[in-house]
Amino acid sequence: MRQRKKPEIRRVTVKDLAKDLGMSVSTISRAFYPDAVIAEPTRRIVLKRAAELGYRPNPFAQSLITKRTQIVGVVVSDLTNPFYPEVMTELVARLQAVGMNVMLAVANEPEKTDEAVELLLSYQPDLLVVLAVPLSSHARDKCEQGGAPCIFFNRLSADGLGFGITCDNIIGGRQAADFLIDTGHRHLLYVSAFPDASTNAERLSGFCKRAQERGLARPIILDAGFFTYEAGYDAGLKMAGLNQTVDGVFCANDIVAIGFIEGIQEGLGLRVPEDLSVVGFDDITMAGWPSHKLTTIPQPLGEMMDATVSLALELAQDPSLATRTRRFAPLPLIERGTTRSRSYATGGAT
Amino acid sequence: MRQRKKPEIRRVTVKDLAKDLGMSVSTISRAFYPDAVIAEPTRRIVLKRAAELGYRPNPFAQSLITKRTQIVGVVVSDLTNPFYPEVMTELVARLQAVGMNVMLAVANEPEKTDEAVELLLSYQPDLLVVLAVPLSSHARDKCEQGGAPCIFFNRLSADGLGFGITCDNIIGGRQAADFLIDTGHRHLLYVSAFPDASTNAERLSGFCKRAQERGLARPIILDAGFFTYEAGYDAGLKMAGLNQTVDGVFCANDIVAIGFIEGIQEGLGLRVPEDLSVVGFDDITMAGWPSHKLTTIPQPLGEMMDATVSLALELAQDPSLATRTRRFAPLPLIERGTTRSRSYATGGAT
DNA sequence: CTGAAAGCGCTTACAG
DNA sequence: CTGAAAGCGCTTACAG
Repeated sequence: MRQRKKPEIRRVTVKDLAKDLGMSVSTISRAFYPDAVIAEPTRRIVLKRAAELGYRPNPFAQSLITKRTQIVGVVVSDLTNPFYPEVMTELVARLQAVGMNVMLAVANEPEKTDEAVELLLSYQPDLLVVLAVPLSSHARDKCEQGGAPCIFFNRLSADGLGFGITCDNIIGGRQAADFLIDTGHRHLLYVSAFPDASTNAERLSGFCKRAQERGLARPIILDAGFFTYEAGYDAGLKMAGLNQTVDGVFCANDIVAIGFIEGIQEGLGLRVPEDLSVVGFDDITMAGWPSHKLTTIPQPLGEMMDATVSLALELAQDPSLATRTRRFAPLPLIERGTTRSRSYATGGAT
Repeated sequence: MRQRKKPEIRRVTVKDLAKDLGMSVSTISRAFYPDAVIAEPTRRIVLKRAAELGYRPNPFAQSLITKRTQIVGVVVSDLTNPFYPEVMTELVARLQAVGMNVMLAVANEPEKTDEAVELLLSYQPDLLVVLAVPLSSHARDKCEQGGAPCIFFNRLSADGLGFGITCDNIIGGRQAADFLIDTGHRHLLYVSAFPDASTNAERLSGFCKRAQERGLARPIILDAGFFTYEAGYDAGLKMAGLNQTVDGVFCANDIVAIGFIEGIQEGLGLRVPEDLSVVGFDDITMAGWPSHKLTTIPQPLGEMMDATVSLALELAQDPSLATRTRRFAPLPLIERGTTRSRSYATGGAT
């Protein structure tokens, strides 16, 4: 039977290092702060010996005094939409790279969000990043009170407060409309996801407005209700009940589009793109797989993450920053296999 | 311009509560420890007032003394394999439910693993859960030294040390072989992923051994190298160079299987299951989608997570627990659309 | 530029 | 059962 050693691990502390070096603890401490007043040679000696002894300042003791924790709380709901794992890993990696640590809270069920936030808040994160969760305004208040500003990523908070980093989804919706119309589609439909999400609302309105601007009827709206494969699939099935021609579909996002396509294929025997074209949004990895070949509009994720990280850094310095939201234009549509040009007799179709 | 209030947020502390209640800080503190010696009525009063004032013990100050942090560090690599987001959300949710907090470290590149672990360790997590990352033995040692036992989830550490929670992949490999053989397949192939992963090695060996036990030739092994869609896809392409008949394929996991199938379909024009059957492993959500209809062997995730959480709880109590690894039998194979029965002339095939 | 001292918000022997 | 005191590992005015 394998036995682990007694875990009597004594971490090296400032005191140990001070004694070892014959200096005061104050000096040791200062060596770790670039702005502190300390002789350069002294600092070098301390840092060198610290590395040798494996000393690292205890972050708990530090934050007890500094009131800064270097912790960013990340709140996510279920990661069913592949967009989020992709974003999360990348975002966390970047945050780590600038020395911030991520405390994760999963709000599986909407009612648990408040609880998850509460838990996070007890660790006094310098800030919160909210991913794919509609935060109740109650929870928002708690954060403010807890001194932790919230950054909403890829979604604006319902009340428009807080910091927001998002893609310009209105432009996105317009792009989708323009592409479909340019390629000859005349009977448009929007598959709507979570109605309260700003992403959904904006894509919808951009799409519909643009279609009308260009002389088409207002697109039909089919309600999927959520940003999931299943919701898209069921929406596809609901196409059967529609008594109107549709030749071009824009879905709230990729995973909905993928579900939608499979729904109409399996349930209704429709073919994509032969019978109708479908455009998604996000450009998740699997959109490019041969099994999906989804035409879609990519989010400018690189820019969005850069903005998030630098905002995080700013906020860690100065939590009293005035709230602001930044929008980035989506990237140009990528044409794959779920769309194709159509032509109607002159005069348009009916 | 919206202006946020000066963030002069003073959290309620023991002292405040003590003064408010006319008690000593010791008493306040004790109220929060079920085992502490304190009069029940006193405790109730304290807890009630604490709730009213929104007091929560500061976890940093607490762990400075108790040396317990209630933090579990979770190390993941990229979450490209959809299996992991699914596991992670669920696991984190369960950990939260028992009062543990998750600090996340992403080790995007293998070389960054040590760094990620180091970062995590500075927060003195009670334990680490390692997901999908081959931890260097150096990093393992660091954890031991840091007093943080490691639980390897769905993977054993290379040296067999540490705590392990995994599916019995040898049995899994045998199940795959039995199914394929029972349905008439005679020319088997295994698509191998990351060679150093215990999951891969065990599935391979169970599969091959069982095939041989039942009188077949040793399955061919095709090297995909990684647990990714792309690796599977490329492996599929490599089938072109194979000068041997293959009728039944077992892939290291679902995402490899999905990539493999698309590779042979797109690149070689082979049809599944008409030309050959493919079996995966994990039963990720998309395996059930109409686009994939993947026959696969599900992992007993519920059991595995239960075991992880209860082990975590034990370890939080007593970090000196003797190391152990638990294996759970996979669930029965789910037959979907990527496999079908074959029959050969009596006497077997060549 | 460096050190001694106070204090961050807690817990826990130690008395009573 | 309760309180006063020491101390966890740090940082930061304050002197010098």
